[in-house]
Amino acid sequence: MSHVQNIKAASAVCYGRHEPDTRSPLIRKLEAFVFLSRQDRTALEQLSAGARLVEPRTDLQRDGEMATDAVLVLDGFACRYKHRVTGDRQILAYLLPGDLCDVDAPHLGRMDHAVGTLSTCLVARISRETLATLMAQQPTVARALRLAKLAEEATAREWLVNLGTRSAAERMSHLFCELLTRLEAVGLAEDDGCKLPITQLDLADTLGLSSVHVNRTLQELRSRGLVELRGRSLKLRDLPSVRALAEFSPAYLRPAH
Amino acid sequence: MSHVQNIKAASAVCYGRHEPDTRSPLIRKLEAFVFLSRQDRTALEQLSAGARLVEPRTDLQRDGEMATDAVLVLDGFACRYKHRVTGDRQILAYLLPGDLCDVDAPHLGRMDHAVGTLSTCLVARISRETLATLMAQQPTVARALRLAKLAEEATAREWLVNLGTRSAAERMSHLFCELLTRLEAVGLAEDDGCKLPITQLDLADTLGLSSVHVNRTLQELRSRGLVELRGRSLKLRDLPSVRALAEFSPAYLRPAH
DNA sequence: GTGGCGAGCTAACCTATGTCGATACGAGGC
DNA sequence: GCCTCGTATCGACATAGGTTAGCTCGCCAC
Repeated sequence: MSHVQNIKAASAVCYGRHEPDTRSPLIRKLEAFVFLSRQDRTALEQLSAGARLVEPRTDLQRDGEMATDAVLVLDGFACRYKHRVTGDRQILAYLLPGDLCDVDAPHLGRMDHAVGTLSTCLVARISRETLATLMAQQPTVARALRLAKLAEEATAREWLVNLGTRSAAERMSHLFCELLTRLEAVGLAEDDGCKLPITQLDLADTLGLSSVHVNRTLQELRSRGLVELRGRSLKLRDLPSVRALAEFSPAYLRPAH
Repeated sequence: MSHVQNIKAASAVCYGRHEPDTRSPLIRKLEAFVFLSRQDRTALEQLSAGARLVEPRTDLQRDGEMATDAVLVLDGFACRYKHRVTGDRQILAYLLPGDLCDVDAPHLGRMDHAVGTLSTCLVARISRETLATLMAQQPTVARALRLAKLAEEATAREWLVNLGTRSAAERMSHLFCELLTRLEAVGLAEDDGCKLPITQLDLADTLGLSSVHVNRTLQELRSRGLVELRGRSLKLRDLPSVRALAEFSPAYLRPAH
């Protein structure tokens, strides 16, 4: 089965067949922040038009180039990242289905980091004109996007705490809790588990660890009965314990609540 | 000499006596981004009214509370930080003279981190009404503040790279380069040196290291002839080498340039 | 089928950094 | 001038995590 088919199957599961909720992930996400009118939703639906499948490990915005338009992820995992001249990579943020990134690209000059896919992704590019019109005509949507941005900033702060103060197992648990919570919000998680279409090397570059140590830590969490990661699917076997280990509290993902 | 007198003396040195440039640090900072009209500058000057001296290690905004107004630092070092339940502290960002923080406090609900002084600081609190009026009446200032915010976000990304991928010596060098560059922009650095009114423990909590290791690293940098930190003043003895070690490039501090 | 390749996994060894405990030093309070 | 307390500093030791080098397995191309 090809990547493309994989993705289509996954989407089918998420958006329609088993799930009565047919809202797009972007709308689901924003409706966690604000109440959207029918027009708001219609306007948002239109952003998905022209979405395209993108191969894994493909840049969506290159470091150092002008940011032209915003990127909307509809399926798959993407990330912001930076490369050091040594070749090291640090992942700065995950872009999950429903995430609309670089809303204020227009202000921006050159990108100070890159954006790229981790897995195969379904993404739509939104021109700055489209975005400007949307923000002007649907103030509620504009407000929701601002709140989403605040959540992104709060997440960056959590990551700083993660990298600066937590042990490997704690860091990893925290990341898993965060991803699970965010995916739940867009209907892509159930039963304390979700798809995690990324490699251990990606995890390493997220957590500031070596891939060997990511592996070790994963085994440790598994043997403690906390977390299982097999194939590309993640399951938190003992959510309360994982949360406690990570000192995870989801409040930062819901600003102004 | 008391703290208060120390600060007053420092301010005198910076703003007037030896320096022909009498602009406030906020105006200096923003003028690096945009051209300010006379009215813009007058409006900004008024923000400093009612500034007060605050003791070191005093919270300006507490974690978990509603953010009421914005905080403008006129002198001294403050920071954003978070405490873990273990007691560990992670410093998330430095607030230097000229920094106006939480411009969009109004959107915010509860703070997800705290803001506090590191040294004695001269700070002004700006109510959200004052801020709203300013942003509405001086669009150029509003634009400059948005750019400053972008720089803050870019800085957070750099810090993630720092904590995630760099060694102790590299991290510390990077931080020093950043602080020097930012202080230069507001006229508080000269000759590759500046005041650094913080303890090694503060540095440790910034860099995700133990204070013992901060000390060791400092010695190493000193013995290599790169950096000297004595008393509360920092000197980069060999700026090119320090920059190279840190892979520091100041571009991220000047978005849209 | 075979070969190649990326990802996961393991083991052995190494080192950067943390921890603990003691000492030294400098500034402010009395 | 002495005491105290927060810092800075130092040495000895412990350990989390890095590095290197394999080996395996599943998937895809040919």
